Amino acid sequence: MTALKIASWNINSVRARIDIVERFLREEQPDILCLQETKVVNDIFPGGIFHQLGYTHQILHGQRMHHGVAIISRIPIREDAESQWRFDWQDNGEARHVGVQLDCGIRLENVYVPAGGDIPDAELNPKFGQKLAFIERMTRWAEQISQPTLLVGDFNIAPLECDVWSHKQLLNVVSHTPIEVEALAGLKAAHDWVDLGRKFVPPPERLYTWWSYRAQDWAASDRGRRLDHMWASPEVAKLATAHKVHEPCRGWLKPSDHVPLVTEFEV
DNA sequence: ATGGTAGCAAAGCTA
Repeated sequence: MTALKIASWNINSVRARIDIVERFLREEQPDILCLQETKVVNDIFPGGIFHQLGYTHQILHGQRMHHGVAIISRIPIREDAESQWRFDWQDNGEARHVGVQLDCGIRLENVYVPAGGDIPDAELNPKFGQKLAFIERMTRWAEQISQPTLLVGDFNIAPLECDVWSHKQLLNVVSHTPIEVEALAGLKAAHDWVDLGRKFVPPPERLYTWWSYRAQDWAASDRGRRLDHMWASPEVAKLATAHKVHEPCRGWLKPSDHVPLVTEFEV
């Protein structure tokens, strides 16, 4: 048995955030870091800094301006047939997924689900329909999974009442609407996924991973939501030994509005 | 009831 530590973080621009990513890697020492919203094309991804820190394996899927995902690792990670490992679940070319194979036999999938716009109505707001379609395509994919898998990333949905600061006030706010929660439940059932956040921090305990930039004092108002998740195949979930949400990162200089999730495994 | 902030990249889009 060897220890394996995997982190996931919506970084909201890896270039603007390079100092705090470096601090996080030095302090937390994950073996693998999955990033979402890197906001950079592959050519100018700041890979040299990560390489110096020992993260010599880097699988990038970036694009200009928005979105973008990456997996950086200090242990080997492998891509197989490239198209197989970069799903386009929105069918519009946006860079929102990258997946790799680990030597221990686990498949690691890093996803950035679209936010879905402001209006929770697919007729009035096409982005909301695209978000639901994305989850639907993920569900079809999940039904066919044949390997032990860890699915991590920014799902942009907070499913439980204790995943948001006010269930009542967010019922009609995109990220916590019943239609999104139902779609996410369908995805969860499609592979019998284990929600590692709630395995380690059971309801009704408060658990958030995101706080808006628009609050005057994010910590004082604490109007958070749990938008980021780590879901494991049942056999992978059994290997998990610890899990945490790094809330202090929200208070670091020039923070992301999301904080990192970290899970430790014995594989 | 509204607007509040942030990054990219060069005005508005996405979040």
